[in-house]
Amino acid sequence: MPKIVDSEEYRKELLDKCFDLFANKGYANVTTRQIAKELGISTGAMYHYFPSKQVLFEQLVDRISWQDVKLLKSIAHDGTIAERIYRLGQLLIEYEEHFVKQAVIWTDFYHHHALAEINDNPVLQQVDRRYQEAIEELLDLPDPKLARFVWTLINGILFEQVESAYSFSFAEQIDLLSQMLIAYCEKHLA
Amino acid sequence: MPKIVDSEEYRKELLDKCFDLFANKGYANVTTRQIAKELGISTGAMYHYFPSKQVLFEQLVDRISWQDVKLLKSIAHDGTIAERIYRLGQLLIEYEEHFVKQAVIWTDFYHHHALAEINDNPVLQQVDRRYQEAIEELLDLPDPKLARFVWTLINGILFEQVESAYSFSFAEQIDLLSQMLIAYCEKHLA
Amino acid sequence: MPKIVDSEEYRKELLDKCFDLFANKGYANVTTRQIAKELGISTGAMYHYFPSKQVLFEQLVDRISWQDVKLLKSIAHDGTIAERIYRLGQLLIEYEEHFVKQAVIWTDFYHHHALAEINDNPVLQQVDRRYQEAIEELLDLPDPKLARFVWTLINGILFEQVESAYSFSFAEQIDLLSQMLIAYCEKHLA
Amino acid sequence: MPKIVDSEEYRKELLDKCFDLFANKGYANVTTRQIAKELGISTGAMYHYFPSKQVLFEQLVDRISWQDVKLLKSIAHDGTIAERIYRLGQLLIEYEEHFVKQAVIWTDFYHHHALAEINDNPVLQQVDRRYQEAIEELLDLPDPKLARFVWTLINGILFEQVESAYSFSFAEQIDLLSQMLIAYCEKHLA
DNA sequence: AATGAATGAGGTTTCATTCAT
DNA sequence: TATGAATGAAACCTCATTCAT
Repeated sequence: MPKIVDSEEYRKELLDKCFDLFANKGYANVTTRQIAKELGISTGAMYHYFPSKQVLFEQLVDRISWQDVKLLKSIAHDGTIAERIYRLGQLLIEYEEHFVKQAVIWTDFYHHHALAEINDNPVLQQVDRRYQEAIEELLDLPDPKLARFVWTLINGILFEQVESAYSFSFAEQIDLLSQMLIAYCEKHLA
Repeated sequence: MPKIVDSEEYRKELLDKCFDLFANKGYANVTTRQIAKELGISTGAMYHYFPSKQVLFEQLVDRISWQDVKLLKSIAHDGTIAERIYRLGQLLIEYEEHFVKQAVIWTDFYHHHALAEINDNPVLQQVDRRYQEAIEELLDLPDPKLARFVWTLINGILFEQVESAYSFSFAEQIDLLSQMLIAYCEKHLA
Repeated sequence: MPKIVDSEEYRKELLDKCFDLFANKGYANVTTRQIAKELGISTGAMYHYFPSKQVLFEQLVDRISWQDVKLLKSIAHDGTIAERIYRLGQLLIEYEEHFVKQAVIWTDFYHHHALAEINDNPVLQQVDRRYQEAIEELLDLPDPKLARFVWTLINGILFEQVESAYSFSFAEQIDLLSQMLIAYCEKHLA
Repeated sequence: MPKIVDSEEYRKELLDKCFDLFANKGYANVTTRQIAKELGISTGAMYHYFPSKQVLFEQLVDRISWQDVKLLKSIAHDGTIAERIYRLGQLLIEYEEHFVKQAVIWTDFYHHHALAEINDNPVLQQVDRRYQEAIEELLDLPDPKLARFVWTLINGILFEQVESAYSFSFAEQIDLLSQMLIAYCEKHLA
């Protein structure tokens, strides 16, 4: 029993260790040898902990999503809409690097699966729902669609951070988004 | 003389033909043999027109960006901010499929290049600037950053279309974004 | 009839034009497209004059051997052994570049044929015999083996010119070889 | 520690195994699959030991040169010039097959590298110098050029063995060369 | 549990040759 | 005759995965 716990812990440790690698190079551009090297173990040992590269990646994505949701749930959920939006923004700014990488990896994940496969995967569906729920709970907007939409826009900003050399700062963009949301809420949800 | 024109035309035709393939499967998941088959030519012929898979992909991205910018420039640039935002939204909705694929391919493109390489590439810089300019001109907002930000958010929505099975309709999301922008403008730019 | 003559002349011209190319890069490192470009014609035209790359190469080797033999026969055949050896040396020095290239190409030629194939080829046998005869006639030594041996040693010096950065000058080496031959003849053939 | 030794030993073993293949067919005419087959391993395993076909070949050439020099140094260096020349001849005759192949491969090696590249390569320069030194030491002639020249002539005879079906025996040619050298030395170096 | 050498299918690319124009 | 686009077999090489140790 305790051994399994250790092993389980070790697996999570390994997943965390290759987070950056996938975020920087993308799934298809990273070889199993590179992963093993980054993890400081042999390829054989890697296959002892994960049945395949694909499964390793999937477990990484899964783990990240839990971390994200946990982070989102850690924010205080009281106060006005404007206050809650502000707090979300502050969280994103604080963990900018993490969220940018998460967005990159998530994109890669979808690229490497057929859509049918994704929609049939109950684990992924659940993860997706949990993101949605976390945002919904936090912002507590009248329309759940609106919460999802906010997350969509945030992802847009996160992608932009990776891709463009000309983008202005993440904090500035998150601020701007907050102001837009607040203006929208004041006008339409008053 | 006419031969060069034909050959150039044919190359563009070939690029258009593999647009969907890259959009659906991603750069690394498409083999040269698959591309050649999709194009209806032999791999040898493919290499007659493009020196490598990578260059083919780069030329595809380049071509798409020109098409996009041309589309953006085709919209009437007069009227109020709200009207212009509305027209941009209508264009995106009309060409939804195209713009979603473009976003996917663009993402893939960035994933398969080192950042340094991208920032050193004058062609890419120019393309990037042209996108920015096109949006700026169209929306004619007081702050150029704001225009870029709009494009960033639009890309977020486009990515969402690919990735999520639970997103609501593209048209609805674009509408929502328009309303947000209008609310923001009314409040801050009045 | 005159047309065939022209065509034949043109073919020889083409062979001469690609002499340097093969000498510098070797058979396997030269592509048909490079040859065609060097010849200033299309690959299609090239295949009009030569049925294959291999045959083109063989005809080149054949042509070179005739030129060499012709050169060797052009020397005056009278005087003492020492004089004849001297004259041969002067010829080699005068046409150094040509003979070096010839040696390189000849080597390449053998490398790209199975030995059995070479020994079965009557044309090649004849060429080989003609070289031997030309040297024999020129040096007029008591033992025909000796003449062949001289040619063998000359080829060694020619190869050295290509391969080594440290070799001393071709003229010096040919001189040294002449002195050796003369010393040998004085001692053994007196 | 012992593992590295084994691996290093195995690499040398692999090099020795493909010596004949390159000698018979030449670099460009041997495919990686053929090499792997000859070595009795998969292409993947081959690439585990050598980063490319070219590097494999270079390491083979390097290895051969060391073996040659070692052989040359193994001869007794005392006695008269005639005796030393005789001993060198006997060594060449004894290892005829090896030296012929070495000459062939060395030629091929030069053909597949740009001259500039060869002259810039310190390893190759050193190898070249070592050949020279070994011959110089062995023959102990008054002029170092003369020693190099002897090696040049020997190579000529070695090439002849490969190329010509009409050459007389290697032993006979080496004998003849010895007599020439001796005659030359008696006349000029007395 | 751990290692890393080994596998071999499959990737990108090349190139001698053909053929419609 | 001449062109050069097109072919496709085959080249070199990679890499996820396995397995003897």
